[in-house]
Amino acid sequence: MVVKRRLNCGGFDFSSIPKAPRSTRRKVSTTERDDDVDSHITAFDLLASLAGKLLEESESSSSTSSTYGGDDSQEDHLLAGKMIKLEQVEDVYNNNKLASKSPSEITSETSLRIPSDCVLEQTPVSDCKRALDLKPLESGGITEETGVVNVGAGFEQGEATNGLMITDTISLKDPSHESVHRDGSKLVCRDDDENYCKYYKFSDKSYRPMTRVGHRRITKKSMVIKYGRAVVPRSKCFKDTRTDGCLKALYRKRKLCYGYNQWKHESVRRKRRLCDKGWVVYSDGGGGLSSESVTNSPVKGESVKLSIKSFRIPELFIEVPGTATVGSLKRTVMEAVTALLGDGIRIGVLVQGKKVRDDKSTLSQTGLSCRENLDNLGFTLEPGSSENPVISMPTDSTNLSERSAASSPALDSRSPFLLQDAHHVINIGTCVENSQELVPYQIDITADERQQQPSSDSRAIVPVPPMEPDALAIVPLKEKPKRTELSQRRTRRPFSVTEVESLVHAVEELGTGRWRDVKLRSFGDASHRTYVDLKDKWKTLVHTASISPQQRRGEPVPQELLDRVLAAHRHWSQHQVKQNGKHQAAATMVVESGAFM
DNA sequence: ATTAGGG
DNA sequence: CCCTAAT
Repeated sequence: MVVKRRLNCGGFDFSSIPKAPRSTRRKVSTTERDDDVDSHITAFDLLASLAGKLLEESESSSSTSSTYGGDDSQEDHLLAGKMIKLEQVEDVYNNNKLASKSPSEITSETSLRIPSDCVLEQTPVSDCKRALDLKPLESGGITEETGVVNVGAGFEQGEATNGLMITDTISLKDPSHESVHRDGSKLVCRDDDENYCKYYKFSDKSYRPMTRVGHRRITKKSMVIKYGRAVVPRSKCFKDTRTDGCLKALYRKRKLCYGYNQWKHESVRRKRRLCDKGWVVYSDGGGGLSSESVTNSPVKGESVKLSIKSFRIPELFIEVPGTATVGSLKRTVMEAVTALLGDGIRIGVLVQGKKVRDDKSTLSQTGLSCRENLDNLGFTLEPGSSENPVISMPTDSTNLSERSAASSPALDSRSPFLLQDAHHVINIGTCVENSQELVPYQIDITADERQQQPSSDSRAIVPVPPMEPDALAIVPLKEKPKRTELSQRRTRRPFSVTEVESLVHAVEELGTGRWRDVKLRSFGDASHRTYVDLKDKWKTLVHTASISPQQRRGEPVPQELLDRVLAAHRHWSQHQVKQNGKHQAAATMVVESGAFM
């Protein structure tokens, strides 16, 4: 019936509509895109794996809800460089079983803070020693302050949501002098240098279940993973990249706080493990390097050597239904990060916190000729593709064991990228069905813009204090208020000639003021073309027909169609005028519309 | 929910 | 395509 109607009303074959993959907001060439994607694959795997593990753990934890023992043996899974916060809140309104439980059973909330400047890095087993030598944990290299683990369990106020969130935060430089204040929803840390940061506690505002994401719907058991970012890299630490058990530890811990000693012990234990696994996660910030992303080697003469080690993942916001599989979640995260990076990025160079725009100036001229100054060198990752990609990212995971590669692929240690600036929001509803429709959203904020407005962000996860002189490659988090996680721009789906023909035909008959009817007539139930879309398309068609063929872009529309567009446009415009003039529109319409019959 | 128009 | 205002 529907098909028949469609055929009768325009003859458009909807099955022929190509389903292009969701594109991102910015344009980028295919070649650039592919390269980037490939080069970052391992990073994505890591993140995806992490998310998968978290989900896994959260689910198992949910089933055994209220048992949170203090098993130290379970503590050894911490996520380096991140503030981890887990929320597992069942929707008591929709789950009778849980509703009968006490609040504390229903909800658990865990907050774990660890040095945020840690970076995820892939390191061959043989490199473990080197990595470990960077800063012995036992010597106090760990920022014990940020090593504090806060575990709270209680009934969250407000809506109950089953959420899971990971957020990395600012790190502090000298842990031994830091103090932590837990003040309701935020934690304020301050060191002797009055450098401070605040940790906002997300648990206080549990995530509300999303009621709508496009035409997708989030169920009561939606999972939320929020991945923020570190801002002030400083300290050094080592952590196991393995995430299995990370949540386990979190959920089984009921203590409100872990002290430094415990943290240190865990770190030590973890350090060993990472060697076994061949993976290491650490930051290189505390070793006299002001930029976490840059490691410089002694400069000989004019040459400047540096390697960028850290790989910072910008914030990701992902929502998937609780019924989603771990695999789908992984895929989702993968796509999110892939889209993030694959969309093209630019590298910005910061010297002493200031962006260097002149690509032609030499490093010496920029003041990067000596080692000390290299400390002030930083890189930023900016939206948009680079005309001349400066760096190629080696992808080498051949030395990974299969298990490692499958469970927790790590980043290539030579990964020269530092993701800082890009802010991406991804929403996934029913991810299985719509996984191909993921649309990453990137806020087009340049590093410069952020620097101009360092800390004005109402939605900032981590309010950023004034930048330190040596806090390089650091850009305050800034978000635009609009376009939250609830909405993603739809994939651009260029109208085919067939569609245009169908549209023109319908408009010829119905006019330009009845887009709903036009839609129904020309596109039937095709959900991807709304009447607004058709209205917009008509607008562009009129414009296209009005300009010279040389100025037109995209798939050429036959001139014959464009002529019809203009004719119909003139006609219905005139018709509208007559209507406004309160003339006998009906009679006129019949007469004039005959031209189209 | 639609329509109209700017972004 | 998105967003809004006005219906």
